Amino acid sequence: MIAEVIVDIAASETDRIYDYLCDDTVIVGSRVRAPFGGKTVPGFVMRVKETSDLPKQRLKRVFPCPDELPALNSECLALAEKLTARYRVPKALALRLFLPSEMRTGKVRELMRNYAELTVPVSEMKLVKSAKNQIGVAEYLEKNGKTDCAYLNSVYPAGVTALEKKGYVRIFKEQILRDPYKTVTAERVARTLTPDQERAVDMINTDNRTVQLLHGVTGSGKTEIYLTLIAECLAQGKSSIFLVPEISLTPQMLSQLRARFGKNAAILHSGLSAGERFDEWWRLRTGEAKIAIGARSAVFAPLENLGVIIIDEEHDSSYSSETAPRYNTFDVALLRAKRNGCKLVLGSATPSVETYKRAKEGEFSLIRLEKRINQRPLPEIVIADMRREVRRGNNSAFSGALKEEIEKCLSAEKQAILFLNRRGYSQTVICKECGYVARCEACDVSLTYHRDENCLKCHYCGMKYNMLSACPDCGGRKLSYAGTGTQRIVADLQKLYPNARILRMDNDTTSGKEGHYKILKAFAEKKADILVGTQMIAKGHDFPSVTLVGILDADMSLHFSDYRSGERTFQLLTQVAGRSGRAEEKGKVVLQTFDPENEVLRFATSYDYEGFYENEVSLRAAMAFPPFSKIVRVLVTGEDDKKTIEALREVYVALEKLYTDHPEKFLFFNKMRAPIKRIQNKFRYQVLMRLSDTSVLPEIYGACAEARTRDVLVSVEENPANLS
DNA sequence: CGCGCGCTCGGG
DNA sequence: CCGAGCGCGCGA
Repeated sequence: MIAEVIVDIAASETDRIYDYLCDDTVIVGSRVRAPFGGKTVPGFVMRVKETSDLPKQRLKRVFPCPDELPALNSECLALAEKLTARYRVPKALALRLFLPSEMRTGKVRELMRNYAELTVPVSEMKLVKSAKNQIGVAEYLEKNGKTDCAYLNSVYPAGVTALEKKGYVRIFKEQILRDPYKTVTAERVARTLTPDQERAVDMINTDNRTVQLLHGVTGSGKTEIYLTLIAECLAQGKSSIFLVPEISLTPQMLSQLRARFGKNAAILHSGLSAGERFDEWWRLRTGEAKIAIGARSAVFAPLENLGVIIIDEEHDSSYSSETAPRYNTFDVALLRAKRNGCKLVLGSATPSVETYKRAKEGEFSLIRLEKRINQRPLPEIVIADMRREVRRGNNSAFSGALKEEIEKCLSAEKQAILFLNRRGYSQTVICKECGYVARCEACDVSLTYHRDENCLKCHYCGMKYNMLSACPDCGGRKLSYAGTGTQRIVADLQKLYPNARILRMDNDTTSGKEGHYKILKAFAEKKADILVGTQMIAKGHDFPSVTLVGILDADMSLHFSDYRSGERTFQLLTQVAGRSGRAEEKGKVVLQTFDPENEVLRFATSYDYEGFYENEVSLRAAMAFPPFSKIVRVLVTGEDDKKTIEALREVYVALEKLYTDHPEKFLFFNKMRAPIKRIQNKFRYQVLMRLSDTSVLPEIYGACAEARTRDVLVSVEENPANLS
């Protein structure tokens, strides 16, 4: 027999079918090891056939991998095919998405454990009375059946081996599955659905459209709807995929799922150890677990017979992949949903403009949950006009209104969260004499001062530099710190409130596997009064005694030169505001801005999503921005400036031809340096396009695949989340 | 005249 | 991607 094999090498040059000899037991989708160019590489069997076009003596033989099941089922193969066509990536790269990385590297294997069981009843054993451990083991085994040797040895040292020597017990190896979160225990709370929730479940089940958008304010009980849908699928023997933006930030979601579905739920995310991830994946592949929970990569979970796919916080930017293949989670989920004939449920309190538009136009079903489950009002948001503060001579980061609220909060022994989306102490260090700004040597950005480590850090490549004592240009000693970061907020707060206990949560304080969790846990246990943090505190944590949220600089994301800055600001503010007043106490939000008349901020303060959407969508229509067009960026990066420009030229020529051939499909077309000209020593250039008609996309991907070389990367981004 | 590195090519 | 094969540049 002949196997058509894709070798697992991520290069376009080797991205084709190679024929190998194989025996007739080889299955399509299974992994093999293939002799290739002097060494043996992993590969995947795409098809098997009787004959090859090549003479037999030129064929080599593959070694099958002894997996119980082929690693890839037919749906994976079909999906990989579509992804390679859509994103023009090598097949090997697309296939890799479906496997845990542990399976490819082969470093992790099944975990085997020694078990013991009796071969002879205790009554027939001849044991001396003093052999307490042997008797203990024998009695334990008779009572409990096969048992882990490690346990027996810990209680009755050496008992098992002695019994084995006598032939009374048999020791054998068996695979055990590692169980992440076995320590996570939560009482299963029997909850009945509210009428609104029941109606939503009903609508999802009866509507015949594939995509269902669940638009519900914070606390309207979307999670319970998801869990009900998953439970219904499970009852019908169907499987489910449940996607969340950042699973490491939502341990309480995991415990809920574990409590409700036990071993039927498998968790896939980067926080697991390699072995755990492998085992969780394997439980899904064998069908032992039927529910996959995880971040975007879990959309590739090896499940068959899907009953529902859920994407929670649909608007979250983490659903677009940052590395090749830059797939969009929604697109992949939709392909799978259609193939399995199941529903794709999107949930959000602040849906993306694109999704909401499609729902309003009837392409997706739109289900609204307007009431909060506990009937509690959303926290009141008050705007603090920072221009007035400056006029009054207050140049600190805190408005009078915010200080007043913090004091109230502290004296009432409640908790406060202050949000500032910038880490470090100060954004930049500037010489007051000559205007010199400290910059990274490898990137074209200014360095951020970190006071706790007394160093300058580059937030793009992570490089650390010693703090300057004088200006390297003019020798001046007057250095000023411009642009406040979280570290400075903590320092200033501590000065204002010497007795307050303050915690900081940002990229610098959350190192390690459980970094996030530790800080959140400390705060939840009221070991601090104020939590200062970046973006990452905005996600769905539940702190009942938080009654105040301060948004220190609401303008920061607003004035980004990006068509989505309004949308992102609205989403962020709504999310942050939702952290306040989760329990009985009414919450308050102070939003500080230099632009209090701004429409986006106005809509956010009144929780008016509909108003925000109408305003935003008419702006986008007027400007012909997405969803009324598609922005495509071709990014060309390389360490060698000359070679990078050469590749840019090549791709530009090809794209320009496309543009002159179909000018009506382009709203904008130009090449330029990227806003950040260099990151990690790589020069960056781009071709920016705005398309009114996406039929030229395949050609764009094609041109980029052509222009790619050994040392120049050419990537395509569709509606990129950031344009740095 | 020798090998050292840089580019090109092929791998079943 | 990675190694083999080969071409041209410098050093005793």
